[in-house]
Parts: sequence; C-alpha cells; structure tokens
Amino acid sequence: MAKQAGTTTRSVRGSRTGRPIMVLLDLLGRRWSLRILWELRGEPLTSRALRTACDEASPTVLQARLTELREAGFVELGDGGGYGLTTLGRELCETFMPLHRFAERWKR
Amino acid sequence: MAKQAGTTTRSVRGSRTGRPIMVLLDLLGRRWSLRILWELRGEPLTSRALRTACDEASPTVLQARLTELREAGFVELGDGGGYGLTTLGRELCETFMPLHRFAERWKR
DNA sequence: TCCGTTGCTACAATTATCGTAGCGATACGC
DNA sequence: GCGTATCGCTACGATAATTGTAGCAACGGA
Repeated sequence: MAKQAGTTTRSVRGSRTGRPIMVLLDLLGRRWSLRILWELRGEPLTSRALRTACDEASPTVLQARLTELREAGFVELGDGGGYGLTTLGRELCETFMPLHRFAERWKR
Repeated sequence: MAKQAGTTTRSVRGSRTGRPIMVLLDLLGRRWSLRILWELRGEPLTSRALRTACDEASPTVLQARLTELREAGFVELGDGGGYGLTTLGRELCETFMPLHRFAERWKR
C-alpha cells in the first residue's frame, strides 16, 4: 500500500465518483472499520485494548484503519492515550445502533 | 478462497465469536457489500446493471458478495432475472438511510 | 536501572480483489 | 435453423490488501 501520510492516497478503491455517500460507504467497507467504530462506542480504548476487542486483529490494519478514521474525523487519540470517538464519530455510531437489534432479530 | 457453496466457509475473517452483530459487521465490512445494498435500495437490477452502478467493479467480487448477501437473506434473484432486496434486506437498508444525510453533512 | 505499557512500524506470507475474457442458457428477430 | 443479444456466472493471472509475528522508541512507575 502506498503508505498514506497526511493526504489520502487512494489506489484501486471504489468511490471514484467522489459523492460523499460513496466515499463513506467505501471507507466503512474496509475491513475492521465498522468493527472499530463499534468497539469504541463506549469508553475510549488503548490500541492494545482495541486489538483485543477486535479478535486480535493485525496491528498493521488496525493502525491503517485508525489513521483513516482519524483523518475522516471520526476517531481521535486522547491526550492521555487511548482512542475514542469524536462528536462526529459518535453521531456516525448512533446511526449503526439499530443494527444491533436488527442483527439479533436476523440470526433467528 | 474456498469457493463457498451452500455452507458458509469462513477462512480468516473476523467475527470468530459468532455474535450476530459481529457476523453482520463482518459481512457488511467486505468490499462492495454496503455499496450493493445501497444500489439495490430502489428497483431490482440485473447483474450487469449492478456492475455498472458499482463503478464497473469486478464481476468476481460482485458475484461473491451477491452469493453471501443471498445466503444471508438480504438479496434475492427474481424469477425474471435481476437482483433485488428481500423484505429483510429492505429493513437492513432502511437502517443505512440516515447515512446519506450524515455523509452530506460530513464532507463540509 | 529495570519493567511494563503506550502508540506504532517492518517484513514476508497468505488472502482478497481486480481486470479481462469467456462460458452455457435463454430469448428474440429473421 | 441461424445469428445476435442478453442473462447469471466463472476462470485465471496480476495486483493490492490483510495477516501474523516480531520489534521499535518513548514514557512512567518502582
């Protein structure tokens, strides 16, 4: 990967139209993105606590996702360490809350 | 990939806990999953129309996602051809509708 | 100083996705 | 029948993303 730093280097990813909803669906469609937001829905977590919460996912991807989510303004790194949702990120997370009930109803 | 047919063959994917919400977040976190549901939100689309709607995404992945989404009960293949959302899939899609407004508000 | 934890990175191996091409089946007009 | 067009779907090599393991520098207690 093009080791994005600062500016968003998009290689083959979707959302070539630039429409906000497409960019958002593309970002959230990356692996662990939704899961990270979900796990941060409560209190902030340290990078390692987050990794534990995410089934010991590879730190490489977690860091990549955290960087992307931070650039998107959904996640922030607190002063005393630990990742948490921004106000914007919390609003986004609220959008997904109905998913919980849906999921329970879904798997019979 | 293990060419899943009938039963769900999960290789390295997340959601090892089996909790419905995790399975759902995992499924929706695959590439083009969210986008497919989004594009099918209106009328049913043929596989090729769907491909066009999804920025000419590779048919390989689209078919894989469609199979998964069908097994999940969100998408169905109509009698006269064309993919559409099931009742369940439509409910799921409704959950994402607030995302549209959020996305517009998001990108300044 | 020695531990322990923080956020974060390197690197090779494994998967997933891409892009192009093409299949069998079906439905048309001729 | 014959060609043509579409349908859903698949093969396959090339490329990009993800995994798993190991480890870094920085900071804080003991």
